[in-house]
Order: sequence, then structure tokens, then C-alpha cells
Amino acid sequence: MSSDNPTTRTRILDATWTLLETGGSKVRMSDIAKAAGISRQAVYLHFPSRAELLVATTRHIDAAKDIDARLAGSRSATSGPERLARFIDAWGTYIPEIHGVGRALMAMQDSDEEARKAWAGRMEALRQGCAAAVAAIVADGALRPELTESRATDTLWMLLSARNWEQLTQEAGWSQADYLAAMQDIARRSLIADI
Amino acid sequence: MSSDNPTTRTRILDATWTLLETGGSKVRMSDIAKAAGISRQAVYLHFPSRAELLVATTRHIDAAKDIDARLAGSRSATSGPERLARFIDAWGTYIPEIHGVGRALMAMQDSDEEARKAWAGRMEALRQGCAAAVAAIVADGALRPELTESRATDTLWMLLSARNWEQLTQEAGWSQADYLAAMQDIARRSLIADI
DNA sequence: CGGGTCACTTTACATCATGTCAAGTGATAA
DNA sequence: TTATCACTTGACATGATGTAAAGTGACCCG
Repeated sequence: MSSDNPTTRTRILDATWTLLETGGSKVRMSDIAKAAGISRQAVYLHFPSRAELLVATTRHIDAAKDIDARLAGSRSATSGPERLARFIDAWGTYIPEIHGVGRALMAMQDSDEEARKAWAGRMEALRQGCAAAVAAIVADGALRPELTESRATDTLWMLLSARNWEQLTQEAGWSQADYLAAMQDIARRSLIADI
Repeated sequence: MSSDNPTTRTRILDATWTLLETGGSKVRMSDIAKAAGISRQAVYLHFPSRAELLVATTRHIDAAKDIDARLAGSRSATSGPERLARFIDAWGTYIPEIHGVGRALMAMQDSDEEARKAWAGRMEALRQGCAAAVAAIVADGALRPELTESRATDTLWMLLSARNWEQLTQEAGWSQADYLAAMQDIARRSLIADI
């Protein structure tokens, strides 16, 4: 698969990306093939299954958007609370960019073990980011004393889940700015000790 | 359908309920039929589609658990904040009871319009409960002044979503008591004005 | 007692998406 | 010239939902 002609592989990934972004999550392999301008079978020459194609698409998007660099930005914050704020900004901005693929991957969770693991990996990455942000708060002595570190991590992890973003922005009609502001507010009030 | 023999219909609903509760969400019509002790086709004599069977199962559970009565309890609270607390308790206790069916219904959302509407109806009911709780807070003058009533309603609606319950109790391993306590805490801090 | 209805069974089939298989094609490179 | 590579074409297996039709046994009504 690594010796594939990059242009066709890339065309498939881009087609998958845009279809999932615009067309809901009921995108079929034949739709993707048509959008990429190749036959349905040719897609299977590059990706062994729909699940693996979706996983590869998330990586494709990550690379295109340079996600790592953006998340790294939150690590340079000076205080725990500031780090929390920057992490929420970084992740909250990331979510809409992978939302299409995320939806499709979540929809496959029950039927496909590989899709389940792929999405679980994404969630685990989020959890580790949350843990790091909470650790910075703890180091500052700024965590609310009633909370343990792991409890605080789980709470933040829940708040920042893609479903919550989806519910507020897609179903409740909030703007992205509304969403970010509310998350900042809720997270600070729930995790940071009163001054 | 209203002239059906109740015992078979009820056996189907009970079978669906317990299978979904115990066996994940990949429950097939044939599984349900076998558990109910009838043929797969007989299920279709009572329910026209899998989606309608799931919807009927939620109503079946609601009736068995007397949900309305329990939610009504929150309406008798004297203060807004107390009403909020009681509503969170009532709903938070309800979620685990319909969780199995909810999962299956959510999994069908993209493929089946009827399932989508059924789950949307559930979410709308939750939203109305949230709106009523927030209205009671407003009437008390206890809502944080930075928030509008609708913004507060959406926030509570997001916090109490079934996905969040699932994430904390199933994936993060929280106990039901942990979940309820955390939700009470987060909701109060996010919505109620400082005293 | 006879005929009909009702609930359910059995068997067969249509559909739809995923994924597999095998033979064919056309360009390019050794 | 031949071999390989990327892709096409067409056929088929699978697995679930849902439809259709004929058959069976019990029970009720006249």
C-alpha cells in the first residue's frame, strides 16, 4: 500500500473527506469511488475496508491541518488555568474539522471492531490532553480541592466530547464562538478553585 | 395492531428490552424472535419494522417504570435550585433504564429516518424538562446574569445527554452516584448565580 | 358439527451495502 | 517484445431487513 501512486490514493482520501463533510454519514464506497473518478473495486486496491479508509482519512486530515502543532501550542502556557483555556481552544477548533469522519466512525462503532478501536484511540488522545491540562492545574495548586485529578480529567473529557460539540452547534444552533466560550466557562467553574 | 394478543406482543417487547440491556446494540430481529419464543416473521405481525419495535420498547419501558410520575416529582420543588437538583436526579436515574434501547436507536439514526425522529423526540422531551427547570431558576432570580434562559437550557440539555452518562459510567468507570453528584455540581456551578 | 377466523409457522424471495475473485486492458518500462 | 502495474469489468458470497404466500392448529359462532 505504501508503493501506491499517491495521486489516486490522495484523491480517494480527499473525496472521502469532502463527502463526509457535506453529505452526512451515509456515504457508500460507490459514492466515494465515483467522487474520486475511479471504479468501486479500485478503492479496495488502496484500502482494505471502509473502516480503514475512514481511519486513514482522519490521519489525512490531521496531516493537512497540522493538528499536532496546534495542540502543542497549549503546552507553552505559563499557568494551569491558562493551559486549560488554550487546550479547550485547540481541541474545540479541531472537532469541527474532523466532525464528518468522526460521525461516520461513531456510526460504525457497533458493527465494526476496527472502527471502534479507531474512535477509541481518538478519544484516548483527547483524554491524555485533558489529563495534561489537569496536571498543570494541579501543579499550580488551582484544582478545586473536592476533586481528584482523575475525576477532573474525566469531567473535562466528557465536556469536550465530539457529541457535545455536535449537540450544541448542530442541534441547538450555537455558533462556534458560543460553544468555545461556554466550554471555557463551564470547565473553569467546574475545575478551578475559587480565588 | 391494537387488537393483538397482549401476551405475545409483551413477550416481544420484554425480549427486546432485556436483549438490548444485556447484549449490546447489535441485536437482530431473529435474536428477538428467538428470545420471545416465536418465529422471526411473527415479530413483523406485531411491529412493522425494527425501528418501530425499538420505539415501542421505549414506551413499554416508560410505562413499566412509571417515568411520568417520577419526573413529576421534580415539579413540586419549592425553589428553582432545588427543582434543578430534583430534575437532574430524576433524569439521571432514568437514563440507565433506557440506555440499551437508546443506544440501539442512536446507532440507527443515520440509516433510518423513523429512528432518528424517535430519538429526537426523546431528546426534545429532555429539553423541555431542562427548560422547565431553568424557568424555575429564573423565576427565583437565581440564574447567573451572564446567561440567557435559552442558553442555560441548552447547557443543561447537553450536560444531561445520554452520551455523557454513557461516557462517564461505561467508559470512565464512574458509579451512578458519582455521575449524579458530578452533574449536580457542574450544573449548579454553571447555571446558578453565586450567593 | 361444520366453517371461518386468528395467530402463528414455514419457505422463498427481493434488496442493499460490503467485500472477494478473476479475467481483461492499456500504458509504461526493462 | 514482454512483463508489470494500476485500474476496469463483471460476477458472486454474505448478512441483515423486509415482503409475500401458503399451510397449520385452536377456538368460536351459528
